[in-house]
Amino acid sequence: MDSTPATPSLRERTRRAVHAEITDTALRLFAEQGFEATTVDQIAAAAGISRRSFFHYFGSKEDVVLGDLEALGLRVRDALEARPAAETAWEALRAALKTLQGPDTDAVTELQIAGMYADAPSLRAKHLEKHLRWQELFAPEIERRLGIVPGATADPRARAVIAAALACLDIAVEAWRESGGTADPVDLFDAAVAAVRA
Amino acid sequence: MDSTPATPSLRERTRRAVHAEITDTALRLFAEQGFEATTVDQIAAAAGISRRSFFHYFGSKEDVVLGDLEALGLRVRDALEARPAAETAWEALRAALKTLQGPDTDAVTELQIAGMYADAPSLRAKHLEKHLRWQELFAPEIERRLGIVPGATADPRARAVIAAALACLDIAVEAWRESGGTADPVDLFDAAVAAVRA
DNA sequence: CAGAGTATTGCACTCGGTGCAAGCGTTGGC
DNA sequence: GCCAACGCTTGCACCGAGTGCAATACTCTG
Repeated sequence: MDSTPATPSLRERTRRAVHAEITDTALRLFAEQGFEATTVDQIAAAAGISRRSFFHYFGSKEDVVLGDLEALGLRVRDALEARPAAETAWEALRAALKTLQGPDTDAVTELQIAGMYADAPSLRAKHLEKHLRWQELFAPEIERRLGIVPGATADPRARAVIAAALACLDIAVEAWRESGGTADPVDLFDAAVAAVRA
Repeated sequence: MDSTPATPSLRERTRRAVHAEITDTALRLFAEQGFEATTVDQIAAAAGISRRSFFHYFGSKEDVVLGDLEALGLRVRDALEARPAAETAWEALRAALKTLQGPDTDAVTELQIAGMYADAPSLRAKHLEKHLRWQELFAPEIERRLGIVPGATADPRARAVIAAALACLDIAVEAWRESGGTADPVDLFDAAVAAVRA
């Protein structure tokens, strides 16, 4: 995460610290009382900041859980573009999405977060919204791999492949959660994709 | 729509009338000012009811646009179950989803509604939420067609196929909207599916 | 050290949505 | 035809998320 080499200035450091403090506090409260039952005021109070400041760090309550999906999307896109040109769209997507399962992901926390999705519609909603953004983000690269000329009329094909892959991802994660974290997410993903393409 | 044979009682008739009045008024305002810029108070005032009554007819502002997706989902599920047992999951889904394009759908209104999705995240979000409900709704029938024993562990396959099909549907509709309503939605859907399964 | 820039905060406000209770009309039983 | 039960409408008060604004306090740059 910290690709900043030298001193990132006091401001930046405190900013990161506060950001982390809010995240930790909020996730703890969410785990204790549930996402919806926890108010922003509670989080702010528990984190020792004002309600207004909370909204300076996060655009919404959901964003605390979702993290920076925008940045994550960019990383996946980069991974996608770095895949060999010979790979098919599906192969490249599979490999790129696997980078999400990095070493920085803590299984217990992930399981907790996945659990929140189950009973917080607004959370799922924002998550799905972000996936729509990813669709646009990945589309150029997928169009390349599908051999589609980019300038043409609105072509549903690239978006469809990406949407299907992301749906498989979400479903794999959900099934992983239902298994209590025992099943292998990659296996589940592959099973989902195989069923779709059978 | 009106499968009610006899007089559906005065209450029921007025209720339907008010419901329709709200819907018409709201859609007009949405078309004029945009979805987000229109407040519930405006709709209620324009429809001649109180703000509180609005929320007796619709659970949320979004519901006015989304209509009764729950009922629609049930219809699609019935269509799905009515398909020949010999059809594959994809064939059955394609046929069942085609029933959505019934004679009661007005192209101009549909185009307007599709347009609202473009600049109203909350609308898209609720729409996607409903599709998650559809996933569960269709899952048993799709599991049957995939030859999956229902009692087993959480199997991602059926959900994946359904999610992929719904994604293709949404993308086809979106592409249809971008074409200004000229392209054929079914062709777009088929193209999307073909790309996913290629 | 002075000034430019940024972070924090409180305040007031908007908007969506809900619970409650009172009032009124409809409906059905007698 | 009357009365009671029910349902619908409405106003009111309330909550929680999110935003704009302006004052204050802090950090950084020259």
